[in-house]
Amino acid sequence: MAAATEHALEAAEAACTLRGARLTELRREVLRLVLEAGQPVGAYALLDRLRAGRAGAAPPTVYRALDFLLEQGLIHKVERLNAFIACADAHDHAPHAGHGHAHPHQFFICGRCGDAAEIADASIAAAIAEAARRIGFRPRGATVEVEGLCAACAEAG
Amino acid sequence: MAAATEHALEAAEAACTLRGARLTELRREVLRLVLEAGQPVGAYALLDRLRAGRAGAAPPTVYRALDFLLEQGLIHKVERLNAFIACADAHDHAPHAGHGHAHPHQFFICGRCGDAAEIADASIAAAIAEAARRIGFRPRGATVEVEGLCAACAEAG
DNA sequence: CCGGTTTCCGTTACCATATAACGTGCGGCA
DNA sequence: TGCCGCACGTTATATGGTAACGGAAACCGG
Repeated sequence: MAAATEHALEAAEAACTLRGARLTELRREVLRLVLEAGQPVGAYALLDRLRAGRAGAAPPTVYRALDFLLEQGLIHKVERLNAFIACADAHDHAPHAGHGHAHPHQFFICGRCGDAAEIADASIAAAIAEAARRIGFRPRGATVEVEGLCAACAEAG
Repeated sequence: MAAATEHALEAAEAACTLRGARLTELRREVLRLVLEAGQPVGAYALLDRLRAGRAGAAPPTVYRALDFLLEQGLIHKVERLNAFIACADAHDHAPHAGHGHAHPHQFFICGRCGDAAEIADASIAAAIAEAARRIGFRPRGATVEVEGLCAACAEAG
């Protein structure tokens, strides 16, 4: 799947250029690592891998890059896992000030194989928006993470 | 609101007795602290307060109590904050093996005042269940946390 | 009441996640 | 040319969470 990674990197490059954001070499490298993981991956796991090519990398190195990628909507944080994963749909939604872009999305996380499927379900988003409206709450971003068994693992056992 | 805390403690006591679970003095004390906080509160904040009456308390002391309270459905974890809050509706749903009870609930977390309102919205739960069904995912538990401004803070500014 | 078993919790040590604070170099721009 | 702001290195530290072991107390079948 190296081809898919390369493609995503080029799309990210284009999106950043369009917005005047600078996808530096470091940020690009971290994004590549997140893409290559294919699953939610912890900051320190990324750090270990980053160190293969960058001797002096430290926690702030990776966290700053992750913050940038989050702001640009290129990755998401999976709160239940304290881990990060590439956005499945990074193109064409605007970045968002103040951490964590707003494009509605939901994760279905398999407890067996570790995969996290991202979807963008309008009726979930609508139900949340309606509930918020009802209590006078003004939403700025939502975390929706469902844990369970993916289709493949449910069949297997 | 000490009265409300006392009432919740007695309800918790009753629920545990009913299920054959032991709400020991330590667990009761931790539950009291969570209730008194009234907002999501971190494990180490609880630990500090616990130490007022219990000199030797250490992280495992508070985490074990929190695990118990989670299993009994008396509190929830707020993933976005790595914090814990009393369940707004602790009565009458059965406890749940394997950490984190399943009773569907959602949090609306105010970024200004820090309050977290818990609701149990059936249409959000239904939308999630339907999306899961569509992709063949077998859900075991869901985290729904909306960040934004509560009604009071939205008015204030 | 006894002895085995389980549960609870103290204690120590440690790992994992995340951020603060400060310095330096570089590129853009008046 | 001098200033400014951003990106990043570097060190230190805050915050969140567990593993592992042992002793004491509660429970239970006899």
